[in-house]
Amino acid sequence: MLSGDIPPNQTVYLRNLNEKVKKEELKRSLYALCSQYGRILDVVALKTPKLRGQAWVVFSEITAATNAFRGLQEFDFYGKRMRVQYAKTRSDCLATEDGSTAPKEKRKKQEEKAEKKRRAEEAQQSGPNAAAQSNGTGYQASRLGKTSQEPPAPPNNILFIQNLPAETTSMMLQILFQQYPGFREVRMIEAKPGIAFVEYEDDSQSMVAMQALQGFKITPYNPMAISYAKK
DNA sequence: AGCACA
Repeated sequence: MLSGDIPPNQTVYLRNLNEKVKKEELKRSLYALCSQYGRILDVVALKTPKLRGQAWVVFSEITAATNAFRGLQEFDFYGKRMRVQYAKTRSDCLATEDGSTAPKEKRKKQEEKAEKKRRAEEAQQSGPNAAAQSNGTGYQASRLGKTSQEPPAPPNNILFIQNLPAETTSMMLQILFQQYPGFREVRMIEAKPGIAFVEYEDDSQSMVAMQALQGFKITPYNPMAISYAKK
């Protein structure tokens, strides 16, 4: 009745987003958050008066979009309750991949804009973010070139996160980790980019979060490596 | 609320 009139498709339309968040951070946070539901092909957000507070997240599969549609409804994101719908029209970034269609020949506004630059870099993005719910426990800290020979710290309530992309903010991590019960806080150290500490109330809760987010990619090329903090 | 592809 209300908004259910749009059939499921690969792109979710998000609204009621916090308009104070800068565009790049917004896109990265949405990428991180939405990656839980599947592989993301694109995130589009604009801050024009008409389009602020909204974003489109394009998934490689409709099923992933459907999971995001359900799972993120009313999700508290930067202090606002996200509303999720399906996009009304097909995302341009899907045009090249399904081979058949061309983007939009009937773009009413700004049709003489630059679209030659786009097709150059639109070739394809190779496969970073696999279905994230495969909870990739396959990522070892050793892949990071860690040369420490020390045994890993025993399980405790504080997680040690490595291999984060430099642009990671504590808010981005909070959005991810606070979804698991017992979450207390994220700590990052200015002088040490790429790592963070995430504290839970107890050991079993930190373990659940670790298993859920092990190997999770905030950006396509940085699977996070989670271990227990040394105390 | 607002549906684009800076």
